[in-house]
Parts: sequence; C-alpha cells; structure tokens
Amino acid sequence: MATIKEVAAHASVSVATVSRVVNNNGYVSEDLRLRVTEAMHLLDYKPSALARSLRRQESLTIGVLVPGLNQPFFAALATIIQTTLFAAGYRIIICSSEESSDDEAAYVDMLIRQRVDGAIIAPTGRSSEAITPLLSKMPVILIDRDLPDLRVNRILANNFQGGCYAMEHLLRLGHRHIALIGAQPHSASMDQRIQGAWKAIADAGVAENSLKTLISERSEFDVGYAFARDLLRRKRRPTAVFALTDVIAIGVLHAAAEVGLKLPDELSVVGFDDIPLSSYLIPSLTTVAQPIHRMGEAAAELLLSRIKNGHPEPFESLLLDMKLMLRASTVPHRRGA
Amino acid sequence: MATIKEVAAHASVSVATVSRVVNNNGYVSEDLRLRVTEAMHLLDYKPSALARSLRRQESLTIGVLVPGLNQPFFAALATIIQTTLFAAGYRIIICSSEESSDDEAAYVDMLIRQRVDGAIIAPTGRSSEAITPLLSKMPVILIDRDLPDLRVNRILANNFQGGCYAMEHLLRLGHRHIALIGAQPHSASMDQRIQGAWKAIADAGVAENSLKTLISERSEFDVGYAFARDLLRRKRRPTAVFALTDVIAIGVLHAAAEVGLKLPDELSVVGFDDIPLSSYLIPSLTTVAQPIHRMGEAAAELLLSRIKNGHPEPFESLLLDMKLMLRASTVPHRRGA
DNA sequence: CCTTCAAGGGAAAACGTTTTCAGGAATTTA
DNA sequence: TAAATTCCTGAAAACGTTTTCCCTTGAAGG
Repeated sequence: MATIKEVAAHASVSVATVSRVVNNNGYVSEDLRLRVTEAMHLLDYKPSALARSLRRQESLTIGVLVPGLNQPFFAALATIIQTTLFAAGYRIIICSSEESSDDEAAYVDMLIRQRVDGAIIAPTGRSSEAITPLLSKMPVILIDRDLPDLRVNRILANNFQGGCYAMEHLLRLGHRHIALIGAQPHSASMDQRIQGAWKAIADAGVAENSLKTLISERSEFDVGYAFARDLLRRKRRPTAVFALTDVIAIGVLHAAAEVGLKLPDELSVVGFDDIPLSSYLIPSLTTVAQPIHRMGEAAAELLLSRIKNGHPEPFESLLLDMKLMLRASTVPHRRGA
Repeated sequence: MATIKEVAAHASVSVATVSRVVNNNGYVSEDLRLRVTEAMHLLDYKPSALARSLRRQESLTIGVLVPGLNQPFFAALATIIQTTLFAAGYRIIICSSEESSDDEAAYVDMLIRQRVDGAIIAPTGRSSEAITPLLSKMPVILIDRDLPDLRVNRILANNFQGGCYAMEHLLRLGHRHIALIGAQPHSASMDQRIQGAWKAIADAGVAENSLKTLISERSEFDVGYAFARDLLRRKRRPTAVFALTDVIAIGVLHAAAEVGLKLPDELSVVGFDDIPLSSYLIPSLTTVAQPIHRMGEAAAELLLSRIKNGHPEPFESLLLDMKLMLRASTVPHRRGA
C-alpha cells in the first residue's frame, strides 16, 4: 500500500506538500498540485486513517452500542445513525451486545481503546455499571433506554405516553377486560409503557381489575404465543390484549388463530413499535409507532454538537412523542361477543 | 487519556518495559511488573489501538459490508460474524449500503483508508465494479451473493437447490398452477432460486405453463401484496405461490386474507429465508431455511485463515445446503378447491 | 579464572500522517 | 529603494505504540 513518502518521491516534492494537496489547505502552486495528484492516482494512494487519527488526536469514528441487531427496531436505528454520521464524515462501529452485560462491558472497553470520538448507547440492563467507564472519556448519548443518575444526554421516546395511548384506545373502544403481555422485564422502557397503561386506567376511572399484566423472562418470540394460548382458553377470557412489542403481538395473533378466535371481532390486539411488518399482518396491527427516524437523527446530531462544542451542562433529555397507528386489529367491544 | 509514557514515568521505568508487561512478552522482573500494573490501574491506562495498529501494520479490524441491515437475514448474519470475530480478537466495522452501489463504493473506499485487515462482503448489485478496489489490498470473502469472474473465496448458500426444494414440494402436493413472486431482480441469489424452480418443473416432467414468474423492481414489502392482490382475483387463480422471500410471502398472506381466501386450503404458500417470524405467522410458513449460522461462522473463519496464511489459490467456494422447513402454509391441492 | 549464556532493562528507530517553523521568492506598500 | 506582505516550499517534530539493538548483571560451565 502506497504511503505519502512514496507519493512525495514520485512527484519530487516534500511530504508536507503532498499532505497539503490531500487536505486541500495551505498554499501550493498549480504546477506541484498537478504533479502530486498525478502521482497519487498512479500509485493509487489512500491516506491511512490510522496515522491521521493518531496525529490529529481524533478518530472520526463513533461507537454505536445496541442490545441486539436482530431486533428490527435497533437495526433500523443503527442504519439511520450510520447514514447520518457517514454523511458528516464519520464512520461508526456497531456493537450488538445481545442483551449481555458482559459483552456490553467488553465492547465498551474496545471502544475506549479504539479511541472513538463519542458513543451512542442503548444499554442492556438496568445497571449503568458497564458503560460508566465511557462517560469520563468521551461524549455519550443514551438512546431509547434510560438509565437513572447518569450525567449524559438522552434521546428517548415517550414510552409512558405510548402506553397511555394504547390503553386509552382500548378503553375508548369499550374494552374492560384487558391483558397486558410483556417480556424483557429488565428494561426501563417496558416499565414506562406499563406505567402509562395504568395511568390511562386511572384517568378513565374504570375498575383496576380491568387490566391484568403478565410479564415473562422469556424471549419476545415465545412469550406472546405462550401466554395468549393459556389466557384465551379460559371461560372469562380478555376481550383485548395490549402487547408490549409488535413481535409479542404477532405471537398473540398466532395463538388466537390456533384457539379459533375470529380476529379482530373476538379479540382486539394493539402492539408497540410499528416494525415494518406490522402493517402487513392479518389483521393489520394497530400499534404505537416510535419516532425512530427522528431518534436516530437527533442522537447523531446531538453527539456531533457535543464533540464540537464540549459539555453543554446541564444534560438535557429529548423526549419524543409517540404516535398511535390505527389499523385493523382493534374494534369496539361488543357485549356478548 | 493516559499514555504509555505517563505510565512509565509513574512507575519509574522505560516505555519499553511498560510495553513488555502490557503485551506479556520479553523479560521483566516481578518487581517491575508489579510497579507497572499498579501504575496502569492508577492511571486507568488503555493502550491506543490506533498507535498499536500503525506500528504493527495490522488493525485487527475487518469490514463487513451488507446490502441492508434492515433485512433480518443480514442482521442475523452480521451478528454471527461479529460474535465469531470478536472472540478471535477482531473488531468489525459493519456497513449497510442499503442496496446502493454508490454507497457501497464509498464504504469500500472508507474500509481501505481504515486499513482493515480483510473484508466480508455481500455485494449490492450484479456488477463487481464497486468492490474490485478491495481485492488487491486485502483478503476478501464473498458471502451470500455471488459475483462472476472474481478471484475471491465464496461462502454461498445453494439457492438453486433451495428453489428446487420449494418447487418440488409444491409439485409433489399436486399443484399445477403456481405463481412465483419476487423482487430485487438484480441479485444473483434470486436468479438461482428461479432457475432451481424451473429445474424442478423440468425434472417432474410437468407442463412449463404450470409456473408463472412475476418479478418486480419494487420493495420486498410491497411486491407480495401488490402482485397477489391482482392475481388472486382472477377467475383461474393459482393454487400455490412460491415467494422468493419470507417478507414477500407475508405480503401474499395478507393479500389472500383480504381477497377472502381460506388459508392454506385455498392457497398454499412457500417462502424463502426462514426469518424468525416465519414460524409465528398464521398459518405458520413453509419456507426454505438458509444455513445462516454456518455461513457466518465459515466466512469469519475462512477470512482469518486467509489473513494468517495468505493466498490459498485456487479460490474455492463453499456451497452450503438449504433445508425445507415444513409448516402449515402448504397443503395438497384438491381438485375443485 | 575465563567464557558463555540467560535474564533484565533502556535508548531509539519506526509506523504514516499533520502541522509548526523557518526561510526564500515575488509582490505590494510606504 | 526599503520594508512589509503574500505566496510557496521543505525540514523536522509530534502523535502513542512496538521492537530492535545494545548494555549490564549474575550465574553456570569448562
């Protein structure tokens, strides 16, 4: 691989001159500029980002740490962040911790050694332990999942509001026997969705036993199906389900079909996330959409501004609005259905 | 951020000694080793991967270039590759080109400047133009999507075989009026699935007009729904659909429900990919599973071996077997249904 | 007692850039 | 004409490591 020295030799100039034309700063005559660009093309010269980063003391790289690329939401988020940052001249290192705190800590360590200029993190657990080492070393943006007592900027979707929206919707349709099904009990977002649901119950003034919550440690894919199968077979089964995730909702749909319920007439289902598939399900899924695009962009932009301008204490949180997507899976409750 | 010099000063030794204890090579007395490790902890010293890479002339980083992280298949593939390589001491830079050749070329350029030690690539288009610059500079493994006339190692799933399996299955069930629906006409994998389907037709000795192929430029999400809606309304509608992708199959399911067809009795559907969701659809989707885990691992391992051992000409391809997943969406054809 | 060898450690070169500094030439200003 | 300014260029330091080379010391072997 050609180095700047070889280019300089080939063009009979100093390395300083080559550097000037590469970075297009400082004075250099047309004559030499031409000779240098020619030599660069001839030798297929590509400056080493390693050497440049070392000298400039900035890597133009930022770390993105998500709990699981297999979750469509995070895949989409990572893609948006990548697109935004790449356009700004930054590259990203995406790390998928697969919900493991140990892996998360290992990736954090790696990002530090890699001298990334900043990090955008959707943390795995409820504990901030794994990511604290980063905070003193670079700007960090927390995204999607909150952690208490951390002095960082946050980009969050209003999960409380979303939970509220979903439950309000079901209550307004007349449902009074509702099951809430969730997984991942260690996530603050899930907690807030549940809180929102209870808030809607309280605001509507309906009986507290209108809502039953079922939370499992199992994976998203299993839990909806497993819970719903039992639940829907009971004599007094719920008339509506609030699934804390679209993937869970899909499991519920599956179970309902197996049990022989006619959807949506005999069971209304509302999901959460608005993954691409949800509008293609049968029936198409009413769900709460996260402002995923704005989250990704906002995180990227906020991080860049922090890298350029330094600490903007106090650390402010950006709380973005959710949106209820009305589709076919929810209908008014009919007495006797 | 602490440097090796500061650690050396703090422990009253030379930087060479610190380096020796960090890398655990060369001779160093217990006395000094202790003083150094103490100083390292005290200063929270983390060696700069930048400086190390520059000096060692290897970055321990490899580039992974996929056409779209939003496609569950590639998200899963990237995750597997990352896990395998991270365990081997390598980090990866994941780039998602979003099926754009221009972005792909930009990422390729970036990977070269970043001095990655190798690359695993699932190319975007049919042309090898965008990625050729890499070939002369580092070991490259092509994965999932083939490109002709490239002197590289390949890890491919046998898409031809998969297409064959799917079509054989439908034919064996007695279907003789089958629609093949696809998107992404620029992908070699899709071509091969189609070829496989025709091979099954030929082998079974049934009439060539048993199969109609419909390929669109539109996105995966739209195409299944759009085509199927038209198709299923005709007087002589197909009794089975082979969807070139699970996501397309989901669109078909949706359209069938809308048109009022009873699934799977009035329409059999077979998909391709076996994305996590496919077993949770209603009816659960018969589909062709890619050996995705073996693909990712094989690619990672082969790349590492090429980095260590250099060119193993001739370039061999690894062609992995597909597997037909029998589920509920396909049933025997009944005359008069 | 002399030679060899192993253990231990420091000085300095090297990796490929960017950037500061210094200086020369050409041009403008006083 | 002298002084100041602008344009242009190269030498060399610096970024943070690793590694080579060399030197010392102590012990073992003859």
